[in-house]
Amino acid sequence: MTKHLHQIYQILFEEFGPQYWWPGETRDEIIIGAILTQNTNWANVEKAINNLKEKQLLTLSALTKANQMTVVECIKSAGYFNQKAERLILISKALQSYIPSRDKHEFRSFLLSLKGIGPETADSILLYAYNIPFFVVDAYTKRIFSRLGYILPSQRYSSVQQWIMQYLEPDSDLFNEYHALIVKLAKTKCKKRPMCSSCPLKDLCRYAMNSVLWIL
DNA sequence: GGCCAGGCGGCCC
DNA sequence: GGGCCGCATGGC
Repeated sequence: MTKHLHQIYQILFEEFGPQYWWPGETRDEIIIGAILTQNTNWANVEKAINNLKEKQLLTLSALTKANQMTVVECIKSAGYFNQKAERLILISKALQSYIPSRDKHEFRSFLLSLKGIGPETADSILLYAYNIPFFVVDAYTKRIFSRLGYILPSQRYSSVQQWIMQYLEPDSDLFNEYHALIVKLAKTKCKKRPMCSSCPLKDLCRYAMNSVLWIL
């Protein structure tokens, strides 16, 4: 399986090239973006980030002192703005006063204990803001690996993550690029209604094989 | 005009 | 553990 996962990575990298993730410049911006992008199109998040930047609110320390309504106004475009504004401020305060632990699992547990940070957001922060190798699993990851035939769509986050991580060396650069390439494939080919005929993975995908059988 | 987007928490059983 | 609901904008 290790070989398959590396092969899939190679094919995606050759097809799409480096993705230069995370799309953000500072650690704080990555953390803020990770929360804002929950169930939301990145284009809508970018507008929110620009608004926060204009108001000098694109840092955790600024957010701890920010007025919630001001934050709401900045992040309207990102959706769920009342929830996200409140949680952004609370998370900023919690992270500011947190003394980083040497133990990565302890750090992850801390993130998960915060309201507004679930497994995907926690792992995105760990991987993209801190270069700690946790593999990020999202709806795209599940869709692609279940279509490939390796997992079931019903499998939970931790189960999918354990399945992948047991076969890959814990390399944050690899995890970084791999997840970004998965997102790229999901947006361009492996969409809800997939475009298998032009997919670079079609020759090793069970779903693509089955679609071809129907045509023949 | 409906569907979708890089989820999460709070319920309920 | 599994399922349902509310949260909300903007692009297509």
